[in-house]
Amino acid sequence: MPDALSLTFSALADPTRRAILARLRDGEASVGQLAEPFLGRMTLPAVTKHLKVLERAGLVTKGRDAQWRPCTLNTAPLRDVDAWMEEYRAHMEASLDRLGDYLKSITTPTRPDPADDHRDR
Amino acid sequence: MPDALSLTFSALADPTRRAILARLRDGEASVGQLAEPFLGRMTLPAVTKHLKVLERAGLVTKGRDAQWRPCTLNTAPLRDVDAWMEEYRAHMEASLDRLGDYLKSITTPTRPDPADDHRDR
DNA sequence: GGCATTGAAAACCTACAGGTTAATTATCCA
DNA sequence: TGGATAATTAACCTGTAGGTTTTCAATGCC
Repeated sequence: MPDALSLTFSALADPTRRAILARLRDGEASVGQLAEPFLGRMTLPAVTKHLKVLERAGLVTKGRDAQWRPCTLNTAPLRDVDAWMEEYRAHMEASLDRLGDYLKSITTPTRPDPADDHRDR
Repeated sequence: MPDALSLTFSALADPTRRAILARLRDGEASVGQLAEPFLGRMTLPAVTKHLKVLERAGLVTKGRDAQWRPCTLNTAPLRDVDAWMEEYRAHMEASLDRLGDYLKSITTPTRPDPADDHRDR
């Protein structure tokens, strides 16, 4: 049994699930409605499984209305993520100056830059 | 090949890896130093693998100093996480009120509700 | 050169994630 | 009562995650 935070991160580590969460920001939706954008890529049971992962992580709550299961977003686990991130905020800002280097390193195809000499000491 | 954000979330979805990141906030450390707290629970190659996951997600950078690989924390991917979280911040705050209501609802016992009889604790 | 140390790589195992198809349950409606 | 609709469950497949043990490579030191 993994801890809650691992469960949350792992639930967020999938673009389909993040898209489902994004959709739920606009209000509750049934499983079918949530599945609709993905039905070209995957089947309904697959979406049901994704929803179960989100549910187990506490990010989604499934209600019932006749044969429909209206799903709602639950942001409580995201607050835990936020709290975890807080511990890294200072470090993030401290290394903001190196963000430029990072972006350059993944966008420009390794242009030999003499100004980079101080790195890699 | 998953997208960068999924890679990051999935790297964070493990307590060992998060502990490694936490350790790296205090400054760079060799693989052996990073592994030391876990060697009762797992072997060195396991930690090496965890480090590779963190490296692939861009959260850790491995340098070289003789036979040591000094690892440093890289928070750039955490900024992406932060940006993603931003989209949910409004919703988080909005649901803070409902959290209060919820807490009240479970602390102040309301009238026994007959509709709850079907629940099996 | 020979050896200890640091770490990575290879080969392997088990469990689980994410997908499928097909069957099942629950509900509404005519 | 019987069908259509919504969603879950079951059974199965494949790939990968996370661990192990064993072997290999690079480096510093006598």
